Amino acid sequence: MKKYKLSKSREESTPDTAQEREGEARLLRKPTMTDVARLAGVGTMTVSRFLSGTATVSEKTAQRVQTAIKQLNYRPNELARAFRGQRNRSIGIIFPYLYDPFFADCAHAVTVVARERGYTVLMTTSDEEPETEMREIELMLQRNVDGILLIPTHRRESRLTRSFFGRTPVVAFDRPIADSSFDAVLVQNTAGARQMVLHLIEHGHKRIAFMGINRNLYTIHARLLGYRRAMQDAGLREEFVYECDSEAETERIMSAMLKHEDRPTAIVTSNNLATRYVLNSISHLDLRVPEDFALVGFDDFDLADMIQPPLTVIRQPSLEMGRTATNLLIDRIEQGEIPEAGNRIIMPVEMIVRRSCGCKNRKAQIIPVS
Amino acid sequence: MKKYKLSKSREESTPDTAQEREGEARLLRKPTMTDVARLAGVGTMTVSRFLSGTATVSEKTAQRVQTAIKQLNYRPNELARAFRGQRNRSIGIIFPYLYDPFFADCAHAVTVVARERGYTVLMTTSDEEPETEMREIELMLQRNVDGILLIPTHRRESRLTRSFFGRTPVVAFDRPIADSSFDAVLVQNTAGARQMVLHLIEHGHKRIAFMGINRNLYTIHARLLGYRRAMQDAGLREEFVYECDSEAETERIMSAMLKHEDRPTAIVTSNNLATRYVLNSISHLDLRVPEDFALVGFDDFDLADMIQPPLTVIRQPSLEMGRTATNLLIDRIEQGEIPEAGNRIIMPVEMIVRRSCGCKNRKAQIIPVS
DNA sequence: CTGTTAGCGCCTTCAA
DNA sequence: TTGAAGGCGCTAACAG
Repeated sequence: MKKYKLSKSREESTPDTAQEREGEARLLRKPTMTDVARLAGVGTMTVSRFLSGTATVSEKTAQRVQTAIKQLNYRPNELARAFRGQRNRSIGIIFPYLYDPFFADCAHAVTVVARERGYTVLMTTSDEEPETEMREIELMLQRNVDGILLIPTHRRESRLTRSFFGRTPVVAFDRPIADSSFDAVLVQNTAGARQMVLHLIEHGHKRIAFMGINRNLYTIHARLLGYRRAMQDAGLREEFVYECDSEAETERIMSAMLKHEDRPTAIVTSNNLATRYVLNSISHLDLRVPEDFALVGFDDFDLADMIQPPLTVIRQPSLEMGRTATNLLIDRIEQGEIPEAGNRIIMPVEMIVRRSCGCKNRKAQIIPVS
Repeated sequence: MKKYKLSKSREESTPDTAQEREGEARLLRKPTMTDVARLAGVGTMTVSRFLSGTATVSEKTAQRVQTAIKQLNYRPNELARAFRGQRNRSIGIIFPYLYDPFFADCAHAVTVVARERGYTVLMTTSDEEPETEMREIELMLQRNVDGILLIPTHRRESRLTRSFFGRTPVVAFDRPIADSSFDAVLVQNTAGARQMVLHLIEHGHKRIAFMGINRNLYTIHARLLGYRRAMQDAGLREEFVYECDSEAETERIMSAMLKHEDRPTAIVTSNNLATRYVLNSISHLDLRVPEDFALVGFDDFDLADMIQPPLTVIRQPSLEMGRTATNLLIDRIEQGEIPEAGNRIIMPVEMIVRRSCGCKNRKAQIIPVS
């Protein structure tokens, strides 16, 4: 019998029969391919080939290997595989936060597609902190993920360059990366925001407020642009543009607005969070929608049709976006070459007209945005 | 100069100066510790020690290593570290789905705590499919995660045993695993549900319906139990227990209920999803709350206070649960021993009394559940 | 304080 | 069809 050197973790005396060895190995540590090979009386390569199917293994040998695997309850060590080869079959994704239903939907879609295509997902959050984001990216690169899906926190983070990522494919999600060599999956932010305003103008509103949050976020900025464009095209003044960074701040802004002589008669919000704040203030200040303010929000959410009045919104195809971005990333990984210039995929949004805008529909109407 | 064997990926001729080597390495492949050591003119162990701080390195040498690292833009290969050592500094977590705000909140908390404690999170979803769940668990074990956080899909999945997981710590989350050797972080499902019913009984309701979903889910089952207990204690009949598996199904159930001679006057829902369905039906059938039906839901959600009337709910501490479970799991990992019997941590819920139950509060009242 | 050796589990390469 | 050797990048253990 061949000599078998014991490492520290295998300090028991070597039993003589395969049976005993099996029992022991099971208790002490995870069985390895070598264990399987020994038990089956073959070389490790035979086991490897059996598992990967890269070469034919004789019926009889296959049988033996199979049995040994079962007996030992052997599972190939993915870590060792990943370590050895280039491909890891894993992708990393960094969300600002997951408690926003939009991102939660995206995250769900990512896990589904990744599973379909045989990839594992390393997921984390940045809390919109550039430093956290950078650290998490570094960590993922150090873990040799095959690709990264990133919702970049700042509009102009100069450290996010191609050379920083080396040969690791990156797809920007929801917000682009300044360096245009990256792929990006975005939505019609500007067109969507423009549509919200146009709709309110059709209702006869002339003084329309834009409730944003942090303007450094690409999406907010792009939506503000849409608002501006619509207002300008209609010859209206854009005098009511606010940043609602908290519930308290929003309530202050709304109270102030109310006292304004020529106060706005309609509000558009820049995203779920802003919508949340505004709805909250509306409730606290006992305002009626759409009588006191007409309201249109960017981002649909689960119960938007259940609040009173049902909220008119711009809907982003969150699941679809997650799917598209993940597929794009994995395509890039598998085709193996980094493109000179990234693709920019702009996904369509649609307006769901309910009643907060002043419409009287009993049922929601869906209007595509162009 | 020492000979240096080139693998396939390093097919260029070896340049002679460190400078040249550096430029080349940067382009062709990730620099390794050996590269750093060579450039700094030291052994790999010195670099390793410098990085980990396990032993003192002379000022001068440290300086040289530091410079080399910078020059090569070297990043330690976490995969190799994980592969070599036992610790991987990663945990796996499997959610049924992420689009439920409850799970999304939990997921967020998990990523935050994991980051704080220096762990990477592999996250995936099972869509409540036991087979998918098993496959994903296997995958995580094969990737040698240090621990697993699991929201088990079925109440009695017999394959989830200690021996299946080997020495990998597992914490069951939101729902326990049948095998009681696992730790579990749960909430007061039964007490919470009981409280919902008690409150409605205080409002004078006698015929109260329970709207569940799939009864194989532990949480739904436990909440049904609470409902039963409260009804029985009050001497009431539990004749209206339903499974609302879809919007359509729920609407059918609700219509039927309406026609019932002694129809229920109040409804409790078993979770976010059921609440969603019921609210939907209420809207479609043009019912008023609480006049036609009083309503209390299990699970708070972001805009529960914004719908009309504001919804009275049982709130689960989702972020807190995610934090607790992650900390518990990492504690287990770091203490290194698998307990004989798992801890069962039951987190408190509270009732947030708004107006759908029939109360007239202007502001929400929070009532602890015991 | 620093370097050498060896090996983690797997698979590529080469040889039989 | 099968096996042996070697190395991926890192660090524990043991020298110097």
